[in-house]
Amino acid sequence: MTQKAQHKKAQTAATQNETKKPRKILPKEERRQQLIEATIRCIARDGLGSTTMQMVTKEAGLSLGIANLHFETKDNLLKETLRCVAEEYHSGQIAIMQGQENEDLTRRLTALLNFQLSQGVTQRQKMAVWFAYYGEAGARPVYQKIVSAWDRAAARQLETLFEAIIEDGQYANSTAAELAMGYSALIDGLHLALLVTPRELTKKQAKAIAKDFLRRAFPNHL
Amino acid sequence: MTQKAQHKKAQTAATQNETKKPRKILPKEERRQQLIEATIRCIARDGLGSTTMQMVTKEAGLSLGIANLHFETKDNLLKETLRCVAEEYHSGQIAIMQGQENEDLTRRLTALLNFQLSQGVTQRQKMAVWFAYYGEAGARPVYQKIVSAWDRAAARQLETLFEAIIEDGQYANSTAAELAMGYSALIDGLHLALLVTPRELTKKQAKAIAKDFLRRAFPNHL
DNA sequence: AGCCAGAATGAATAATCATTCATTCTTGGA
DNA sequence: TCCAAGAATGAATGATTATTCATTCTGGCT
Repeated sequence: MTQKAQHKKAQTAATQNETKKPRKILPKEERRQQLIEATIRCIARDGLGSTTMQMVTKEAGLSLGIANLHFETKDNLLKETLRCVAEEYHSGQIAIMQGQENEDLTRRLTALLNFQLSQGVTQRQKMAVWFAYYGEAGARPVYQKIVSAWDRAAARQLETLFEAIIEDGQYANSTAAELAMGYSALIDGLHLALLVTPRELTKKQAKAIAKDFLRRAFPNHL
Repeated sequence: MTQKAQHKKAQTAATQNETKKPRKILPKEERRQQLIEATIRCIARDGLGSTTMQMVTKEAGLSLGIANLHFETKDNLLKETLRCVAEEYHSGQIAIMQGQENEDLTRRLTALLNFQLSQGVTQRQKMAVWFAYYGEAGARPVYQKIVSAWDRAAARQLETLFEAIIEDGQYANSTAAELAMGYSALIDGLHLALLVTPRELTKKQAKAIAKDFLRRAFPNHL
């Protein structure tokens, strides 16, 4: 009872009947991705504010120290998680808009819309992370910087696409810049509604609403 | 130097040349409002996640214990702050939509738009609080509950208004429900853009974009 | 088989924060 | 003028958390 050598053995035996842990060693990049995905789940479930290192590492099925090993600090892990989600969304958009496939303007437009409201983009986890960071963006310039580079690029591409459509269809009501801002804002707002009040809006309805916007703007193309 | 009795006096004297504090006593309601406003400023400046009681009470120029005296817990203070901002926005909308003034549908519509993008609503502080809570809404049902009651009421009013306009103008393209959802999403998205990328969008442009949306939907009314 | 570079662990540390409450101060009314 | 009710204070408390690092373990290499 008072002998120290036996103490450790006793503890080990006690925990063994609960769970065993065959420690695995993996390449750095794999662990990083694993931790980022755990972080996304934690943020979606518990919010950015109350996500702790303990929760993230437990969610990943790893030990507490692992996050600091691969990301140095919690702040870094959060930044990288945002970067991961932002890149996925924005690079997907850009790929559609400047890809060689879909030469047809209408086809390109609908491909963009379908991507922006696709299952992959509109799953709760992703949108929750997205808006969690937006909520802190005002106070954390780092977050803004991560998103803004991609964001500006996508906005410019969209404006270019709209310009081409306007010229092609001889639409004269609004500028490409205004329409692009409006469309982007509409998509963001629909994402927010899908996240916060999913009962009031299905993904199918969201698509119909966005398509409606485009049809009114470019009636000859849709 | 090592005498303890003098230690406290020395500290007191040291702080006195900084600032003096004539303690004031005010009615409960006034203090509550004061604390809520300080909370709004803190959330806008530092984010919801890193807003502490110390920051809020210092921002209000009061002592640490005061918040627990008037709000019991930090959670309560945050809930009341959200309720305050949400009520201001939603009750403003509802007042316009069901008010006796502005019998004219077009006038009512533009009044709503002007309110939703007014200086009061679109000031950084308010929008920052708004989206900070949205960011946590997925994880905190309490926040959703606070907003959703008001939100549903406003959505229903808007739908009713749109129905009247559709009937009045014999528009047959879309349903009132879809248009209302789309318009609401657009306004939310514009608020987000004004908050996150104010360089890319002025309030005047935002108004023009929203008006454009309505003009396309209800051409005979605008 | 045996070794060791470095991946993984988690108890310990130090810092921060919400909350408490004994004490001080204010003010309206006697 | 003086007092008591209760508003306000802020040092102390206890809980939580990010981060560290001594130690353990793994798997590829000789």
